[in-house]
Amino acid sequence: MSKRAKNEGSARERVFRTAAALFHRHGIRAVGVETIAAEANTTKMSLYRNFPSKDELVAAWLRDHDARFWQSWDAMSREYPDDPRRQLKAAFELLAKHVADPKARGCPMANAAVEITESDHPATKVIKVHKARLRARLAELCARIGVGDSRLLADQLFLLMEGAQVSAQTPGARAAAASVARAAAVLIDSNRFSTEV
Amino acid sequence: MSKRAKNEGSARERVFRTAAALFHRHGIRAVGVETIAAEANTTKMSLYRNFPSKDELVAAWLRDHDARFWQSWDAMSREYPDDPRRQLKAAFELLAKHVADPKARGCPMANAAVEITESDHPATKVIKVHKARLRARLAELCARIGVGDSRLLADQLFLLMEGAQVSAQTPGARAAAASVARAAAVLIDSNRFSTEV
DNA sequence: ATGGTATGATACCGATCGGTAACCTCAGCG
DNA sequence: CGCTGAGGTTACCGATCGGTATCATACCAT
Repeated sequence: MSKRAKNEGSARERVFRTAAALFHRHGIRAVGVETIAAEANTTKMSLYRNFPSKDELVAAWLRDHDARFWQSWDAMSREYPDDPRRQLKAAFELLAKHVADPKARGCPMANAAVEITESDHPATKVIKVHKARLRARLAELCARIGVGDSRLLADQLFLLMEGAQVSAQTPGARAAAASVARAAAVLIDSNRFSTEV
Repeated sequence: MSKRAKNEGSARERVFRTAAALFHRHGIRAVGVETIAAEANTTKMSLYRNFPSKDELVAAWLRDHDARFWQSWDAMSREYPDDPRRQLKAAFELLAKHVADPKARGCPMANAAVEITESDHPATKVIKVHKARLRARLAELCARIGVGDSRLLADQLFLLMEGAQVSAQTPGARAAAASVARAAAVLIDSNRFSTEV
């Protein structure tokens, strides 16, 4: 039963888990603290005993997402330690699989950036660091592949990733996300040719 | 003076113009009807005399954006009526220029899709039709170019467009958007080679 | 038993949310 | 002149927002 699942763990864990799910599904501003508490089978007080504010809860959620993201990224990298090309391919295959889910709701970071425009919001820095790091990691892989301008190719691949994520949740655009892996392959291969000449 | 500009036109026009600017800059849910009215130098009553609800105002804003979007798209197409390749190039150059603005806040449609998850919201259909049409128009251009799989290339270009828009407003990702035009060129050219062989 | 710790329950706070009713002003136009 | 329609003004509605205070309960370790 889902009732069971919702009551598993401490109040903190339930609040956190529930908040993550609701923020992701419905957006940050669309979800009130009262709703989170109720859905987590607890009360607002337990939320505020464990998190200083809703804004900090949002930031904590994104920090958690960041950690999990790099965890699975690193796990994937470790499978092909000496093959950056395959790492890149694996990353896009993982993305493609994730984006194929009809319930996909895009990247929590990018979505949060749409809703949060205040530069002093605690989540803003989390978003910034996450995306900068993703671009850097992509550039690192591209450099190891040995392309001419690794930053350029990395940013192009980055755009594909972001485009696939946002399209996956946009009505009328969902099907387009399926082409992300092939597009990445084209960009990567085309860069190889240009440097091998 | 901006005070002057804000008082130009009817109350309806001021409300509409102000709402469009505020929704775009700060997001839909972050902006209340009272704020819109005040910023438009009028009151809530004038807003509700001209628009049945906030949701409908949002939908009207997106419909207006859709109209303007295709207006400038068609104007651009008319400059190179028999050169679909140049039309495509021009579209990406326009996008690149728009996205280079440090104040860029992405695509109103895609952003709205992040905030609005209700399938019965009046804006949802507007978003869906807009994005579906964009994909169709891209596919049409790709077909006229004469690539093998015009839908595939169109979706890949679509992902680049969406990626550039969303990145332009994401902290830590802004710089990546600058590579969108070159990425598009690579995808297009690579497709040409594959069919000319 | 005792004292901390975590949690639940309930009531409350001021502010804001989207939306409405009633009234008044004023310009345009016959 | 009087009518009409647009718009400004104010007050209000119930609901919800994020956040807090208070009190009771239950468990766990010493």
